[in-house]
Amino acid sequence: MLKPTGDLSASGRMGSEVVEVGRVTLQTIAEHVGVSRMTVSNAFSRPDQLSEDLRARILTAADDLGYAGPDPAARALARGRTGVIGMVLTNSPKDAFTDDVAVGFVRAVAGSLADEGYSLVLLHSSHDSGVVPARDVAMDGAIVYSCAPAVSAFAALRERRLPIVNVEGSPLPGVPDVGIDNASGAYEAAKHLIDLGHSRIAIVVAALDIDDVPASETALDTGSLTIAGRMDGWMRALDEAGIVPRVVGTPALGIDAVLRERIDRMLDDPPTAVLAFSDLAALEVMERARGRPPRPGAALHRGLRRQPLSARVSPALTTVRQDVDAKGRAAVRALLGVMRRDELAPAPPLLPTALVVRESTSRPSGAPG
Amino acid sequence: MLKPTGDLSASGRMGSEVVEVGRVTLQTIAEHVGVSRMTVSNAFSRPDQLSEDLRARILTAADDLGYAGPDPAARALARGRTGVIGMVLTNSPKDAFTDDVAVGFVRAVAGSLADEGYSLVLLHSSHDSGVVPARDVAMDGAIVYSCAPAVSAFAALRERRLPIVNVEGSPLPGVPDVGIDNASGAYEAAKHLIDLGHSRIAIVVAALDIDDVPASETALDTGSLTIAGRMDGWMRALDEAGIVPRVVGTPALGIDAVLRERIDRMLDDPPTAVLAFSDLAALEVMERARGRPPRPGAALHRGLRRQPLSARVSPALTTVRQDVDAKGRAAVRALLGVMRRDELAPAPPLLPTALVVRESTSRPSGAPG
DNA sequence: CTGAAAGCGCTTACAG
DNA sequence: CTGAAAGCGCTTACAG
Repeated sequence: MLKPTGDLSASGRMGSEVVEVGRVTLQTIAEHVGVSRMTVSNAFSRPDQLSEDLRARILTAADDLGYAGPDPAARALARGRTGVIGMVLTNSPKDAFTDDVAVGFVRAVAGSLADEGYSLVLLHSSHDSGVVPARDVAMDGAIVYSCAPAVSAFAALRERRLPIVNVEGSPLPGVPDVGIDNASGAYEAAKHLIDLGHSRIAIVVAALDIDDVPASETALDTGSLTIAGRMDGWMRALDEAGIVPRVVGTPALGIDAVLRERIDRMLDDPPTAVLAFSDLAALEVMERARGRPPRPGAALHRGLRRQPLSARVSPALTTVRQDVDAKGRAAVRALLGVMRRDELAPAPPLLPTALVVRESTSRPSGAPG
Repeated sequence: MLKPTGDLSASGRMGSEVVEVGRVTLQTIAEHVGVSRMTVSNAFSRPDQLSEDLRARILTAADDLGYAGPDPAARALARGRTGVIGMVLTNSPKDAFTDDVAVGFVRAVAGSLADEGYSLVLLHSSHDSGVVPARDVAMDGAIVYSCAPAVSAFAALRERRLPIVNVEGSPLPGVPDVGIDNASGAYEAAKHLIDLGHSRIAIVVAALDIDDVPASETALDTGSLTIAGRMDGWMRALDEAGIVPRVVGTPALGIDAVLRERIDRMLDDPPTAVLAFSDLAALEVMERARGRPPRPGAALHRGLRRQPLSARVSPALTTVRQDVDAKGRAAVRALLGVMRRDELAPAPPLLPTALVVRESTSRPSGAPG
């Protein structure tokens, strides 16, 4: 009394589909070679479970039948893992891909993930299409980059109980954080200016709605952990030196018209040095400090893409450098940690920064450095 | 006589796992609410198939039980679609992410895909890990960007019979091509130089091992369709004008030491104008033509990331511009076409280019433009 | 508007 | 070294 279990599906399909042979599956090959389905499975997934010879025969048959290997979707369901890791980028990938640091991070993560056999899927925020990738895409874990805790993708990810790590974001209970040490980098930068002899210092930030207010009156009410960290570092150094900086900021997350206008007004009574929240912001200030509005024409350039912006401009910018590659690696390592032992991996330490002193900073004399 | 089909798995799991409640699935919710599994499925996937009221009750129960929605992996298997599209980048994503055009393309594709409800997964080439994403990642189709036909990912994708489109690659039977019209862009550029009065013209290419040979002696034996197309355009215009250019090239796919050396030697007897295969190559020539080796120091800059490289340098580069966003959109549209009707969608026409004349080209007199 | 049946294609223990 | 059993969690027609 033969149980027809195995044959049913195959013959059923053959019967209903007249012309096409139907999809080739493990079963098809098994029948062809005269072994069971799981032996074929083993031939592909656990070579040590069968003889060299049998495996060779199976693989040959598979090749002849045009079988490309076990179906990834079926395998994912059976194994409970997909080999795919998701990444949520600030807003959508579209925005993030215009930011050098973000692109560098994606690149580093993709590389580290590849080393571990994982692929990276980009998760856009929910859309008109009705699809919410954080909820609907099959994956084994996710990296959330520079997102506010309120971002909806976060909720979806957590509800699925997927392993996640939070990169350059606000701390969240139960989620490992990866990021650079903004505070100490900022501290160093401020210290550098102070050591040069500056005392009339201005701070330019984003994510903070402030129009040229002395820092002492400033409530650090920013939603950006990154900027909060930098503010902390700057203020600590300035406090130690007894300096009260002026602060200019915009509620936006980056440089916008509001910030430009406030910078311009601030420059009417220029400080001798400026601490800015990004290289782009520093450049903006420098351009506005000399012949504003910035002249589009003249541009001399070299260094191309490999060089960071700060090094390509003139005067070259003193800046706080971060190791984006290391950040990508740290994020992947942290995520893999969470994925492997189900318990919480110890949060990796904040990544160090390095102050890179270039031409833009000098002893106080005339223009802001 | 009740068939225990449905209950089996649930109670079995409950029995074996003492502490945890086991995973919450459609079944769990179905039992909780007192309906069948497929009604719960309908509540999530086909809201019109059941009453508002029942649906609300189901969704509430799901929420209470911490159910995040149907498992994507299981859904993918049952539905036969994943919602994920793969992208194979030149070499690995790591390399491609240092190329502005490639990054712009990825960005555009991710955006277009998101509009259609798809997510983008980056497919690295096979690796030590043994994982071959093109073979092992569950997806509904793939975009192959700037790859030689021999790239192994291609074979894997085709063996799986996945819908694919080929972007900026060599034509492959049965695969739609998307790309810019390199030949006509190049033709325009050469025509521009000729119209300016140049006749001593040099061509600088990659993917072609040539050391300062007159074009008439040149066998266009390049593996790069892009470069072949440009050569075609240039040569057509030059032929028409009866001009025989000198050609300098390297077997590498980009600028390397070989090319630099050949450029240097070529410049010992400088042409009055140069046609280069990329903006970077054009810059390289300009730098080498004046005070070579290039001086690292001086750099004045503006325009930041939004501006293409060609516009940021001085003298600003005359260049053939392409619409990377349009290319991304075209690739997605073509792929979706293949995915929807199984038959081959008509290959979209080559995307137009535009000659952007800037400072670097002028009438012949001294240095190469 | 609701559900019983069949199936998606594979893998993981577990016997032999 | 090979295979029978059970299952991964969902969905698609199809009846009622």
